[in-house]
Amino acid sequence: MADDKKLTTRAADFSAWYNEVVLRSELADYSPVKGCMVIRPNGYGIWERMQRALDDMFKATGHQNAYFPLLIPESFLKKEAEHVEGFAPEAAVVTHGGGKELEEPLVIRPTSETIIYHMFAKWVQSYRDLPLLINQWANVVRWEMRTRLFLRTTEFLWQEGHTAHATHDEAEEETRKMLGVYRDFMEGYIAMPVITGQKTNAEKFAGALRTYSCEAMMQDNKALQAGTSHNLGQNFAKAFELKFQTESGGTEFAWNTSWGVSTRMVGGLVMTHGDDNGLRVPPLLAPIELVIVPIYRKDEERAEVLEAAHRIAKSLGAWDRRETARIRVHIDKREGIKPGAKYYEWELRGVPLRLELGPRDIAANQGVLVRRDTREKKAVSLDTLGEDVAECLSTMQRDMFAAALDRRGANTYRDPMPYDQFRQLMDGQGGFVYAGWCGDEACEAAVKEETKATIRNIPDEEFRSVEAPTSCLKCGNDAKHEALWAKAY
RNA sequence: CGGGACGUAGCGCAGCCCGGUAGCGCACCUGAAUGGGGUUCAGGGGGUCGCGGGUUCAAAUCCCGCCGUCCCGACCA
Repeated sequence: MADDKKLTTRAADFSAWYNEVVLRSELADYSPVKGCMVIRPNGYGIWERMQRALDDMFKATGHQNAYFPLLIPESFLKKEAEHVEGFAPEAAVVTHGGGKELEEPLVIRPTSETIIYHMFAKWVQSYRDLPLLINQWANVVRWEMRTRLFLRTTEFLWQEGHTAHATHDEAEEETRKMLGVYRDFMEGYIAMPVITGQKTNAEKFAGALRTYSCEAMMQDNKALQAGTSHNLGQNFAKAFELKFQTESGGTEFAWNTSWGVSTRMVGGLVMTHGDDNGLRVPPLLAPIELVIVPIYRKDEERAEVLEAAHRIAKSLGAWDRRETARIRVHIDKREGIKPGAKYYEWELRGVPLRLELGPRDIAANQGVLVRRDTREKKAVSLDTLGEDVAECLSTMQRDMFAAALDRRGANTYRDPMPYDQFRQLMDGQGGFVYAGWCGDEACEAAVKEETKATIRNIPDEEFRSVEAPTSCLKCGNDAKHEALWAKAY
């Protein structure tokens, strides 16, 4: 039945649409263990490109990769009071090994602060050993009550940076620097605009002094926390005796930071750019940037068209699909599937560009180039194909960011808003509301209770309005903070 | 753990009320034709009807129990 092939539209049911896109575009599949996720090659290819770009950015800012164990002694988690309170409820614990009950249970890392700072304590003696700038690519496990593909899975892949510094100010600078790296990555690569800012105490990381986040708006007008950066102060240093000798001979606890982004970003990509035909992948993250769909009837035509397709792929620099290739090209040589069916399939998978190539084109020394984002078709000469494709890809990257930014702008409210109106908005179409907050956690909690909306963060300067909100969204008293309110994933 | 829905082929579902040889669409396999926006025809493979018990000559269908999944809430990158 033709209806079976159609996606649920985003407007009809955003959640159903999201799940269908993730499953049908072969980003991921459900695993036998509930809450876990199998990331398929198409999805992993995107994650791999994210990793590569971020890894370069981390190295450029002086960080080195290392690897720490999956299993952490339970006692480690308990050394920092806030930390254990935050993570104990969602810990997965190993109690048996080698056929025997273990003397001490081992926790599967929900995050690696404890084991990393335990090791840092051994490595750091002097101020000369600082700063220590480490990153780890790893999987972590958090036993969440409810999961969603990519957005909240029991096990997820991430990157966690951990650093140690001699002073608070240096740690703070690092925390902010890495938040900026995240913003640059998310906007530059995922083409997903984010609002950076500081988390409130209620929302900050368990054990941190301060937490900063990148908040993005999804197409259902809900916020996605896409990355966080924490200034941990000396909390973990004190718990793990991470001390160093200062230049003047005294002993001080080090100052730590940690920061992470995860496979959740793939979900953010889908919910930022997907449309009613499926996924749209920003060119910089697309495992395949251009798919060639050959069109032919007779065997002679088939030979001719495929020969031309291979020649084109080779000239675009992607003959063997190595990463050194200039443009990542795939030729869809499958037999027995009509071109139209192939178009739908590659659109569903989000490949940015498609080149339709048939006997008529070859006779005219051209191909038909189709953009995934606009579905716009144009005939291009095969002589200048490389330049045209490269230009088109970078245009798409920019256009996708601009479109996402426009959409966010249209659903962000900066004018003073009565609380009743806010409630209605959160009950209906949602969006980001920039409004004052008196600083009282009771107001924050009441808003959450009544509307499910929370303070996503206290936005940084660049997002703020010229005229700051003057009163608290909830109680109307004088505002101490300018806050970004929204319902979140 | 509270509220709702549902378990029948890989996926999506019908059949159940009113018991009588297991069905449909998609996908898959074979063959032929087709091929510039989801091809058509013909043939084919595939199911302990979630599990256990009961009623009955006979249970996917009726009854009891259990298990599981999904959605809504509490938790969260």
